[in-house]
Amino acid sequence: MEAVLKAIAEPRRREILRLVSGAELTAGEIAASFDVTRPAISQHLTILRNAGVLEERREGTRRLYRVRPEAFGEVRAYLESFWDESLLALKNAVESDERRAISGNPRN
Amino acid sequence: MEAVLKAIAEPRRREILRLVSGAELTAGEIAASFDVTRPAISQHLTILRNAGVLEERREGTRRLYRVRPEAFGEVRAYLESFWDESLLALKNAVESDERRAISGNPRN
DNA sequence: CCCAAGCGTTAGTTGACTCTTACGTTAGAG
DNA sequence: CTCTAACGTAAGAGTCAACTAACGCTTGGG
Repeated sequence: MEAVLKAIAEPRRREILRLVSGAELTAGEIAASFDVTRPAISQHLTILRNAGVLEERREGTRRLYRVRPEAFGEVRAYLESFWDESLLALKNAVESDERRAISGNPRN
Repeated sequence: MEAVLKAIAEPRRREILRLVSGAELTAGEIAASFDVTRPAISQHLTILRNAGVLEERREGTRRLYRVRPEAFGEVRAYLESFWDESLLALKNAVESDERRAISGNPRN
């Protein structure tokens, strides 16, 4: 999860993901969309690939990249855990309010 | 979204979130859980707060922190957009397969 | 008013990250 | 086999992020 978060925390890498999402593209096509040098994009692609966010497929001398949405599953679950936690905390707060209101008559 | 991603990409900040999730804690209590200095934690708390991930509440000389789960909404939507995109891409792939199979009889 | 508790802020250092330039590698054309 | 296209990799420079040490700022107690 660490690698995925670090990967998508970078603005340029998010742009790459946006490009590749929807269409498999070659490294060259991706690099052509930016004003930085090709090696810079290549390094970003390596980071995204190592994080499992991008998948590489070789075709002759070209390398095609596509997004691997499953890679986001862990992060999604992590974020949702905070949502669940906040619901639980709210529930606990309400119950202790009730205990205080009823005063000495806790549920359970 | 950038700030939120940068904030949660840091391991120590995720530990802080895990601590604070479920119980409102003071800066001192949080700092006591780590082996780094208190100012370091204070800086992390500032970053989390500026990202909107943490909310600060003052009580006398103490400062209490709690998680703000709404802050994750944008990131969640972003991640889910990749899921949707991949479904769309799959759908398009299937349809073009059909077009190729039926051969000159495209749907619509 | 004076002091201590509880924090945040600043300055400076170290390590990590992003970029460019230069070079290495592999696949296919001729 | 040689050449070129399409890449990745390595080395170095500049920038940013995380930490420590030292200091400053409030709040409440005596």
